[in-house]
Amino acid sequence: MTVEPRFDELIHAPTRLSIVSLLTATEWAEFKYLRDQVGLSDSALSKQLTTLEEAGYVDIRKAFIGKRARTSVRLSALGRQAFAGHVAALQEIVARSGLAVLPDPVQAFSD
Amino acid sequence: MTVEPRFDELIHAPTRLSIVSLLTATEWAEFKYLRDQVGLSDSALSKQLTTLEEAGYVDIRKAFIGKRARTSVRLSALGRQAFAGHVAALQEIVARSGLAVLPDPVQAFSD
DNA sequence: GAAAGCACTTGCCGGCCAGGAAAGTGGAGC
DNA sequence: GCTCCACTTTCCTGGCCGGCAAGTGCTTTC
Repeated sequence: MTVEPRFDELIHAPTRLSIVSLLTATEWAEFKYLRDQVGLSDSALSKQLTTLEEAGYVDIRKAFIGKRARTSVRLSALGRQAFAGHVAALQEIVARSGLAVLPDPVQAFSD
Repeated sequence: MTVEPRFDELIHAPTRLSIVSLLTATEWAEFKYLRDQVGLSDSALSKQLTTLEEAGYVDIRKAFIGKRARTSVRLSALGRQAFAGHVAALQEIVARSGLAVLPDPVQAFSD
């Protein structure tokens, strides 16, 4: 499966980039966990999640653990696709620059 | 030479990312050329270049071609380093996500 | 040699977005 | 009924970004 490169402004923004990349690594992630990982206030995270949800990039689940409400989030298929597309776009940019995108890059720089 | 990953907000912003990545591929680039490539107005580009220069990421040369002033820009050593560091930071983010950064990624996704 | 042109630069906006504080909401617990 | 919890929404502020328009310095043209 090939991912078509597509630079995604929504994902590119630093905070959302970190949220999304966190979500790629997990299944359902809890609100508080995310909040602490990205270092946002409740309100700020809530708004970012709403934005991502409106874009269809995340699924939000409100479950009751015991009797306490817990909100969890995961990337939707669309969200994963968008992230992969964005990464591909970044790779193109980097490739154009001549900087290798490999674990151990061969430096092409000299001055 | 290993590049230490360092997420660089200044470089991350989409317009500057495209400016910087263009510059990685060239030596001296001309003002008009950059302006057309990134699709900015003179003033917007001028301001971005000033920002990059103040950060020490670019060198700006005002030369006279014949008798006409021409401004050219190139990445400074610091700029290249910052770009490489930023790319490394992005790689870390991507690596954490389980998405391979290789030309033909092995998909780790399933639902 | 005054006026116009070129190649930017600077000043002055308006618009957008992001984040925090605080107030609001809805169920649980007492 | 009041409070707590777990968010959500509202309100506000501050920052950045881009375009337009005016300015600058030098050159060319009439």
